[in-house]
Amino acid sequence: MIKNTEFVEKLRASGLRPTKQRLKICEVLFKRDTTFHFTINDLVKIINEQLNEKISLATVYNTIHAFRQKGYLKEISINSNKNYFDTNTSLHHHFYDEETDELIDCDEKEIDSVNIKKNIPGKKINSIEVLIKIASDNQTQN
Amino acid sequence: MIKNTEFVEKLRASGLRPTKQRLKICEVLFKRDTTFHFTINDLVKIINEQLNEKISLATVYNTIHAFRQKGYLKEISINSNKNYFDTNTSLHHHFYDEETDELIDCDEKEIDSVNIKKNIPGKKINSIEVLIKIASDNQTQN
DNA sequence: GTGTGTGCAAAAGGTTTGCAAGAAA
DNA sequence: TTTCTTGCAAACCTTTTGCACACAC
Repeated sequence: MIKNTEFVEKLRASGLRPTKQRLKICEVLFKRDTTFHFTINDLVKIINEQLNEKISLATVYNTIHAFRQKGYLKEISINSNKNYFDTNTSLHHHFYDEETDELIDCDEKEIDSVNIKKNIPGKKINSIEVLIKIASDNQTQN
Repeated sequence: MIKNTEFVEKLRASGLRPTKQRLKICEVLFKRDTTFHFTINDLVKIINEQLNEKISLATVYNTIHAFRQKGYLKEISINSNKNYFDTNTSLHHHFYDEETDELIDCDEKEIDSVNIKKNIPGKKINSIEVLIKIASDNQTQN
C-alpha cells in the first residue's frame, strides 16, 4: 500500500503541486493492488458517490490529463464513446469485453511479438497496440 | 467502376430502400478504386462542399450506421475524438499517423499472425485489431 | 506576494432523438 | 395506403475554456 507522503513526493518531483484534489485522485487511482481501468465518468462517480467528496469536473479533467502527460496513466481507445485510462503504464495490450465494456490487461509476454512487414517511408513506429475484442462463449448459440 | 444500378441492387438486397440520399452516399463511398477512410464530418463536407448537395446530418448518421450494420463499412477506433469508418471491410489493420491524423491500411498478410497465449475463461475472441501509431522519422531529432 | 490550481458556468464538439412531412413499396 | 426514410431542431454527453477566487510556495 502506498502512503500519501509518497504521492506528495511523486507530484512534487514532476512539478505538480500536491493539492488536496490531486492527492485524493491519487488515492483513488493508485492505492490499489491491481490495475485500474476507468473513464472520467467512472472516476467522478467514485469521488462523488463512494467518497462523498466533490471535485469539480474541470479539475478532474485537468488532473487526469496532467497525470497522463507525466506518464502516470495510459490512454486507451476503444471506440468513439469510451475513452479509458489505465493505471498500468507498462507496455501491454487489452482484451475488451464488448458485452460488459470491461477491459482486461494482456501482458506483452502473453502475445507473440507483433512483427510488421510493411514499412511506411519516412515514418517511424511510435507504438503497436493490440486490442482483442471478446464476448461470452455460449455453446448454445450458433 | 461500380454502376448506380449495382447500388440499388445492393441496398435492396439488404432490405434498405434505395433512396436518393443513400445512393449519393454510396457513390461517394464506393465509387473508388482504393480504400476510403473517413469521419462523418469528412463525408458531410464532401457532400455539401464538393458536390454542392445537401443531405441532413441525421440522414448521414442513419445511413452510415445502417451501412456499418450491413457490413459495408468498418468502424475504427483511434481516440476519443476521432471516429473513423473504412470502406475496406476485410480483415486488416491500420497505421495511424499521429501528426497528420491519416490512416493507412495494413493488410493482414503484412503482419505476422498475432498469437494470443492468454485465454479468458468463458469468452471467445471476436476480433484482433492492431493499431500501429507512426510519426515522421526525423534524423535530426533525438 | 507570485504564480499555479480550482470551481463554476458557459461554450463547443459530436452524436442521438422525436416528430411531422415526404418518398418508396 | 402502409411503411420506411428524411430533415429539422432540440436534447444529450463529453470535453474544453475563460475567468474570478483560493491555495501552495
